Amino acid sequence: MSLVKPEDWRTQGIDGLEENAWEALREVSRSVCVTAGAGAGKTEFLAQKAAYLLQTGLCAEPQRILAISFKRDAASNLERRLEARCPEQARRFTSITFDGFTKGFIDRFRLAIPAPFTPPRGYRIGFPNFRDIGEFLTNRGFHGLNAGQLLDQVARTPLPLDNGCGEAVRAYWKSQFNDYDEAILTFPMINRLVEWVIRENHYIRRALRGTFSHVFLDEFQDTTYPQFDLLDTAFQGSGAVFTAVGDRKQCIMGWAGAMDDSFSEFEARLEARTVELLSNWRSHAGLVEIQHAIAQKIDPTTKSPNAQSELTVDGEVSAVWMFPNPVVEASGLAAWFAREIERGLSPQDCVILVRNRADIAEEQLAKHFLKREVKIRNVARMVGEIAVQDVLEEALTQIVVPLLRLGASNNDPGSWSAAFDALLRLHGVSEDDEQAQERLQSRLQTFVRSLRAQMQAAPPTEEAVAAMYEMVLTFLSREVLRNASPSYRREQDLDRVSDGVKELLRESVVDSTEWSQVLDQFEGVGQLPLMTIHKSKGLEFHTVVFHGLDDQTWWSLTANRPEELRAFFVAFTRAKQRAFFTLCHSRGKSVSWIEELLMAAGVGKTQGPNAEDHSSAS
DNA sequence: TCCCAGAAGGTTTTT
DNA sequence: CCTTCTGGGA
Repeated sequence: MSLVKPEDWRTQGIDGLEENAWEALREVSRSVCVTAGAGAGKTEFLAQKAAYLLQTGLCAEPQRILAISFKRDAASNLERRLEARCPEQARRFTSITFDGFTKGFIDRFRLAIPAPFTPPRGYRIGFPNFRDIGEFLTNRGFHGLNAGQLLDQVARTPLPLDNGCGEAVRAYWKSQFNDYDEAILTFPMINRLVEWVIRENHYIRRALRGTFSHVFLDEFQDTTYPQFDLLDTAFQGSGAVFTAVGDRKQCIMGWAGAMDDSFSEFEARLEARTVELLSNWRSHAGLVEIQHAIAQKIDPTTKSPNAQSELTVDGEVSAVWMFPNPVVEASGLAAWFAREIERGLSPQDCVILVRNRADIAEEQLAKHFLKREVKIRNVARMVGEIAVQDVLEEALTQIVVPLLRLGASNNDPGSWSAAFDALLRLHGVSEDDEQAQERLQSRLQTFVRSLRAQMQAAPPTEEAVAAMYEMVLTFLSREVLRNASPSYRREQDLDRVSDGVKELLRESVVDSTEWSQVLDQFEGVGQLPLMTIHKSKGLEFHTVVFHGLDDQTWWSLTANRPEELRAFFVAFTRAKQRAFFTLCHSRGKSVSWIEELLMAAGVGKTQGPNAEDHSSAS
């Protein structure tokens, strides 16, 4: 494979970068912290820098780039971009979530962890709830310590819990490991276990350092203390070059243990150079101006970004919509979306955002939207033990869906190549092994033929979809799936995902008369996503409607809670074209300081769209 | 034992 | 914002 000279390298798949981004991209001898506001193209920058390092050989074979994100969709988004920008080198790019990385580590090196901390093969992942921990503290007589403080101490105490460590922390670890076969580990615990192994086991540490010469961190303002320690132990002094991107104004994970000022900590520890990006590629100038007013409230020194995107809609781009009560609100919103969809807007490009309790909003809105034939997709809804949103990001889904699509249609070249590529990866067949490729191709042909026959013979029912799924799974082989993907290494992890896929497929049969409709339902084609602000972080939508900007629904949005204002900023900055906020008089009052901020930025407070009148408020 | 004032907690993620 | 808990005083 031929390498490109650094000075000849050009951006891949996009027109270009802003000047500062080039600076940060060409800095290869030392670590860089890239700070940039919403829509500055931080993820795209990482994809471009990865392509640059790989295609020029600055990151040379067999070394790899480790890209760590905090959210699953961010990790797969980055991976997809790299595959599109630089397919020939993408396999040297590992894009993974922090928790996925540490869990995979435990699953591989479990036995390298000394007793009594060796996780049993069947350990489970636990999500601590404060009530249980409060009970634990009372039962064990640990007074003067609440659940949050204990979890914080557990997260911050390195293994092996030596003399300086608090008794409560020791007792907590012991209780989590108490019934040895049933050990329940939380992610901070897993993080500590991994940090310990890397610190103590120089063989593993050397292997890790030898594998990754470059480390990328997406949204690094969300880094927690144990995560920071882990990166430090793993790479400090190894010569690995870090590229971290993030935005102080989008720190909304403090409650989950994110560091107070990860920015300065990283800058100092990595001796990094800081570069600031100044463009906004997401939103048009009108929205960017309002965003900047909010940004200045968060940080008065914020520089005004350059809007690079065009306004493409008529009418208002931002407003607070008032409704007398939740029913008028729900039917008004439903009617508004129905009209917009009729005019050509794709529901999938929009979002309804809430601060919390997406299930309650779903219950209030869904039936009114269904009357207008708009289906709301609550992406946080659980199917089995996995969220709808996560089902679609799974490697299993990405091979099952194209196979089922091939069964559902007679000619679908896109699905064919997706399925074939996934199969090649699954079986580890290399690009130049033509014989193996041909064998796989004919296996695929045979299978698709028989799947197609089965699907044509049976209309989509719950039983039929279960049978087709079973056929696909048998063709792929659980054994092969588990060997090919580190995250499916343990049977229970594959089962958890597989059960979720099966359940979502089963649900997707409702209202479908054709197999292709089942798959569209499954993937959310034509549905309007509903999610929390936290889930929306890192995503973008044509039109954003925030549901519930009142002092009851968002009770925590007060002037003395900066993290809530940042959450508001995150919500607002998801919008490419339009951002609306709803307010219900029967539900609560307007949050006055936010209202003043918006009014000063030129956002008006108007009567919300009406269920009947076609002319109002658009 | 009852009453009342003031404090504290709740929501949001991660395989 | 609203609900629940806590502690002091009668």
